[in-house]
Amino acid sequence: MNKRRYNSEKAKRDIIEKATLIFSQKGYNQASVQEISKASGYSKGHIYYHFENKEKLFVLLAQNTMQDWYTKWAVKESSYSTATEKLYGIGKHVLYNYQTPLLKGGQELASNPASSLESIKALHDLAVIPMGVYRAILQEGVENGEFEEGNINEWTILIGTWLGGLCQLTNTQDLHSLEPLFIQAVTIFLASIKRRI
Amino acid sequence: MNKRRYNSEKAKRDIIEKATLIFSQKGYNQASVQEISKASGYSKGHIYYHFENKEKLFVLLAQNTMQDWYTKWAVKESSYSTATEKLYGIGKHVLYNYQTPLLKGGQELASNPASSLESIKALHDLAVIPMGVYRAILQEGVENGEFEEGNINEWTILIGTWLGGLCQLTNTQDLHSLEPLFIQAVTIFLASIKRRI
DNA sequence: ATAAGAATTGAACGACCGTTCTAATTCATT
DNA sequence: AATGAATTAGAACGGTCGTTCAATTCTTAT
Repeated sequence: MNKRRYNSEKAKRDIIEKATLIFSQKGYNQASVQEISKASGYSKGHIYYHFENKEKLFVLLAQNTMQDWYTKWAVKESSYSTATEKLYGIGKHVLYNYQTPLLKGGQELASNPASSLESIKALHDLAVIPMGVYRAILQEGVENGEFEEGNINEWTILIGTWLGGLCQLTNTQDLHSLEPLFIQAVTIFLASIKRRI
Repeated sequence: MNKRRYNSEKAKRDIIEKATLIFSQKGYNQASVQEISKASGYSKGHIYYHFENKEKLFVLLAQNTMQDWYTKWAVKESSYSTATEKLYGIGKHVLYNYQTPLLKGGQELASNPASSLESIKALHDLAVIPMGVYRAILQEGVENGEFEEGNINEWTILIGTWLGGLCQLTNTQDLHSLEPLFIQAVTIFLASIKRRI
């Protein structure tokens, strides 16, 4: 039924795959449609057959990437039983799955006045997702008595910026060697919010 | 003593001033020579009379900015007597004087294959300067017994990435409101390295 | 007053950008 | 085999970019 020989879905997937790679490596401005075309093996014109423009393409990829990050975490999260374990878990998850460079591209796009407000809003909504995850963990820890009462908003920002800052190192160092640093950061942070017994 | 007959120094200063501003706001790629020309009131051609090209101009500004940051810190540092005070001091100094967006421009330039290796090296040398400052403070604290013995390299990276991550917030929030966060970060970090008595 | 040279302009260049358009090709249906 | 829609390529467009360069104005020394 309805078998297609040339199925443009494969083309679309190829383009998405290569575009994700290139945007990740070069950010938004520095990645050109031409390059994506060349890498994917389809003409520039064909990219515009599948996607309205470069901006929308990028936003879609960013959404896919963050969605992937989030669902992977949701799966992993259920394997941890305490908020403390979850905080270590999210640290590792961020290290190995966060696409820092893609987010960098999002900042480029957002800081360009020519970008559509719609795209900027979409990207902002994405950037906020990890913070929501951190907050939920901290909340849980406070509620079940693992962590002391405190300013959860502030804690969220503090752990979020720390993990975000550490992620910058992924540009220059291999992921595995960074794991002790992420663990150490979580340990230090935990020491200051853990309930004293 | 070869007194300047007539000086284009003012023009050069104007260009430097406006270029610093624009690079800070837009990063490297998104800032155009045209815009710098317009903002400074001098023609595009004249910018090339003073500077070899956009890349060299940017590197010069980054160097000036970091130099300024460093000397300002050197002055401030002498007013603190303990390593603990210095760590709080550097936190505030970073918050109010670190030009995060300019450094962002440096990353853009460095990740562009067309950039000269010379420029990339120069920018790397700059990016390393704050780390040297953090390290010196931690070293001092260990030597005079304020901080316990520990892995200073790791500590340096941890506090560096944390302050760096927090600096990202300067894009969207006003500096003063961020001060408690910086203080809190330093407090948490200190708690884990302070000598237990 | 004039010549020399520094400062400055503005037009022009080639390259690349994102995007559009047209035409060719391929496929499913008749 | 013919038709028509879906898919793909490739050329072309207008715009901006960084850069160059010849021409011009200004400043100073003679």
